[in-house]
Amino acid sequence: MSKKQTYSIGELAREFDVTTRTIRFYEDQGLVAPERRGQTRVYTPADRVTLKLILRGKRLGFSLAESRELIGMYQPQSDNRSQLLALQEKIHQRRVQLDQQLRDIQLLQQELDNAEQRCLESLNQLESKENV
Amino acid sequence: MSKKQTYSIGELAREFDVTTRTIRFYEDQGLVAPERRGQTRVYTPADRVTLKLILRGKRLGFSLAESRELIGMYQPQSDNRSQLLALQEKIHQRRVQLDQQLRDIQLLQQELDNAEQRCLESLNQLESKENV
DNA sequence: GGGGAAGTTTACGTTAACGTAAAGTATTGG
DNA sequence: CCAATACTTTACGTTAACGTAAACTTCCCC
Repeated sequence: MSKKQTYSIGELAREFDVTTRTIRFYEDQGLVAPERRGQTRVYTPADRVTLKLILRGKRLGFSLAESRELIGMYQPQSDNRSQLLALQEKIHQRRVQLDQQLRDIQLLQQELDNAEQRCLESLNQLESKENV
Repeated sequence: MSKKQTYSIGELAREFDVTTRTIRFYEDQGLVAPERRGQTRVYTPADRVTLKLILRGKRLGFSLAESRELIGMYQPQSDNRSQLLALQEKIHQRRVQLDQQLRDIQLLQQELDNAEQRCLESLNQLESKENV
């Protein structure tokens, strides 16, 4: 009864709207490491999650190196004190950056509101002139 | 009494922590168009704001082309109806994307919280073992 | 058994966003 | 006067993140 859910490269490519080339490139970069059935790559749900994280990173403007680092943060895997402290610091730095991004987004949203407002006003002015 | 505040390329580079090469590159791409005093570029406060917007865009992962488009949105400059409607649509699309980014950030923040928590637990375990 | 459809490897090509170096001009302080 | 500092143009180099093409295998279907 073990759920042996797996995915082909094509399935994942379709689901995430990327090319298979892209997924293979991520493998080249050591971001995913699918098993093989013969030659063919076989992806596990864990691989799928990893892809999801990478693509979320992309939406936030992260490089693959940054995404790799972030993914690494989720599995501490370390009983080394200094490494844990370094990890803690990295987490802190990421949070600082995310906070900045959040502020940037809020400002931009505000500006879009204003731009839309001016846009609507221009449209209204056009309409009123047309109706003379 | 007119405030003739201007900036040199070096000043702006220092303020925004980029190289002068970068600023000249943005000019090449038509993002800023400083005046000249002889050969030398002279930047106005408006140019400075433009630079600020570009760099904020970079923090959000925007390409220069996207930032240019965004900056263009702030000056409607158009009495053309179809252009205004197109602008409205662009604004809408940006908002959709920003909403997605905002959700991505919130998820990531949550995950960083968890990662930090596990990090602290690992550190605590190390400490307790040391104190035997 | 021929031909799609989906998978594979290898490898060269491409774009964005600058970096970096060379060679020249203009101003300013000791 | 000359040397440092800040500016300029021109131009080739670099990195990330894939795109694209070629040539091959495997499987399935009618």
